[in-house]
Amino acid sequence: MAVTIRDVAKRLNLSITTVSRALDGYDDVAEDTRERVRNAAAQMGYAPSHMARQMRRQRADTIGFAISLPPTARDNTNNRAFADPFVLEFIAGLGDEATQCHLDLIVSTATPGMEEETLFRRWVQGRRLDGVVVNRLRKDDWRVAYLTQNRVPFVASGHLQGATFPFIEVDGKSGFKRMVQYLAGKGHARIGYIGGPDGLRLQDDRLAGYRAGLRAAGLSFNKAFLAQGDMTRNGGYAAALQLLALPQRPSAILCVNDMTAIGAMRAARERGLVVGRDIAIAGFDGIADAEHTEPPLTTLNQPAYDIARALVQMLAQMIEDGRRGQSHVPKQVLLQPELILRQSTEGGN
Amino acid sequence: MAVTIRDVAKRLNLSITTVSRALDGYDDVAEDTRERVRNAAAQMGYAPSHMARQMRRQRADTIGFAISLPPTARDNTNNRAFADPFVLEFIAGLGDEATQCHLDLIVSTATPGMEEETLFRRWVQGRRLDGVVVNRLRKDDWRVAYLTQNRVPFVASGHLQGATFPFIEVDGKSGFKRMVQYLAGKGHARIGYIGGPDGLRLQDDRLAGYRAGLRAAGLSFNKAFLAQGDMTRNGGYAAALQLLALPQRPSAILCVNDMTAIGAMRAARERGLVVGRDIAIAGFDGIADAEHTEPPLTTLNQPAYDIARALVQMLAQMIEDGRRGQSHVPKQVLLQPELILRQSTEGGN
DNA sequence: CTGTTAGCGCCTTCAG
DNA sequence: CTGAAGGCGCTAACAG
Repeated sequence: MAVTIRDVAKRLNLSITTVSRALDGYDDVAEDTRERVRNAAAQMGYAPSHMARQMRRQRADTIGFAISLPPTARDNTNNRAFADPFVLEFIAGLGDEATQCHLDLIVSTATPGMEEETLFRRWVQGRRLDGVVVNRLRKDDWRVAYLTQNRVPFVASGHLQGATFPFIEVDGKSGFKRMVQYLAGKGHARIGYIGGPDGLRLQDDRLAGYRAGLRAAGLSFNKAFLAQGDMTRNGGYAAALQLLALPQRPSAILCVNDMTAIGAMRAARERGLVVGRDIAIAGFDGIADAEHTEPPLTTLNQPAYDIARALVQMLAQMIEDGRRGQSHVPKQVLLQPELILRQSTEGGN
Repeated sequence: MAVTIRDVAKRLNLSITTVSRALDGYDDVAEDTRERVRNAAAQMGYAPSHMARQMRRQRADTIGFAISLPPTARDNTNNRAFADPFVLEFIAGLGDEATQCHLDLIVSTATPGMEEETLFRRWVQGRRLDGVVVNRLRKDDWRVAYLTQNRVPFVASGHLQGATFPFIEVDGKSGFKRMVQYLAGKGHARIGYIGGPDGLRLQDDRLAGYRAGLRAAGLSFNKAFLAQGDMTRNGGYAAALQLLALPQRPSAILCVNDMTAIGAMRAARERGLVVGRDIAIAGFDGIADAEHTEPPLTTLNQPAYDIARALVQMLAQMIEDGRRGQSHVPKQVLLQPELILRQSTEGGN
């Protein structure tokens, strides 16, 4: 058995209360008592039990991240959500800021055979969590409904119509509109689009941006130039092959995210096309890998790491307000993605 | 306040004991009582508090993963350990298997300003953890000493001389030896090596494999062909530039891992070399990205995901044995990495 | 300045 | 088959 506060108290002939307060830095403890306690604790290797403390304080000091996984994005052997560097960078941001706020981060990994939802419910109901970060919102997202109903504080990366919760959204519509206009300006008239799964909010958003861009450039929308991936490399690859097989293939392809674009580049290469000369390809996210592809990928950058950190701060504030019974004013932020031009969109018109 | 077992008991005029047992499936409860309890619980949205249960049972049902970070691999703004897909895949495996074993996984992210070690100690001392998975062992690893001393069960990815703990090791030495022999067989006489940070066990191992390979192929070891990276893309890039600037540059470069190799490929391209024709480059890990580089990367594959799952199982067993006071026989596994030949090592002799 | 008291929510003897 | 009692390790009122 590990050493408890009682052991320390006994050793010093003090009450456990005094030990507790000495260690927690209360000022109603004699300085030399505090010293003795500190020394004894250090020497005996005592550290307060996190569980007991949480229990007493009725807080978990833990937040959760519920990744949304499109079903096709996972196979039986591996959890592919983790394979997206964008998500990864996001998680790194969450973890870093959580640590700084003295919170733990639990990441939901829905394993094969265990529903994401089951797991999530268990967390919430078991009060393992003080709050949740949600990403990739779906159009009608059960997570939002569930969390709202159970009064669990949460913040979102992305937003929904009429959202009353805090969120940070990167403006995919405006981003892709600008991207299309840029490509049109370079002389592209046949611009294709590879999207993501249907239920996703961001899919609607980015697709709308694509169409708005076409309109703004005076280009007509061609349904045949639309393909659907699943936001993974392989999905992008398959979708691109489809577009490239058209009798009149697009001269430029926009992809819903960078992973899709990387898959699409591969498809183009296999068809004997040189990306950035015979065809233009662009993505969205600004993952580090996009710099290292051959050729480097044009993309819309969103600061995943910083967004994640900001979200955790917002969540921490929300939790704090909730504890004090204060009402929380949700902070809602809309960011513009930064257009990063690289060689993948050099030629191809 | 969330609904507790007392609320349920009160509602049904039962004791909390009975409710507890009914829900936990004990057989000394009348069937219809059980039914009533179940219904009430479901209706009231009761789920046992995880914290309280843990407290009572004196177990955290949580395992930790302590990533080892070479100092140069992190900068002030971002946690780069997460940027390595190999680590990622490993984490995915840990998470999946942990969930399956009804364990939570906490991943140590040492934030800027907070020492990895501090964090780690807090976990262990606060008994947040029932066990730990350790990776990238250092030659004289304080984590191993610390965990052993505190009697915290742990398993390692990789091993140390005379290890008494369970581990799974991928044989880097034999792997790189085979790789060098393969390259020598293709006519390469000037083979360079980009390693990782010095303190790492795997660095010794893989470097030894490189040297053994040279010996076996009758090639002499040339210190100038050795460069040091930090297992990141940027580290590989810088180290490769150095090797390529030599008056007699190597015709082939082995890299301690795939990320390093990807950086090296970039350096080669920038120097006007076509990888797979003017120069051969190979890595180690078998990350998914290695398939998608241009050209695809030759590498030694290690099944990160499966290793991680197996490690969690071993750890769970170890924890279980410990609870029962049984002695645990450490399982120690040595795997051979699989040589995957791709176009990055096609020519260049 | 220090100690006593009273739980946080649950599970597990031990008695009925 | 069910209930009462005790306590996991800690902290926060409230008394001295």
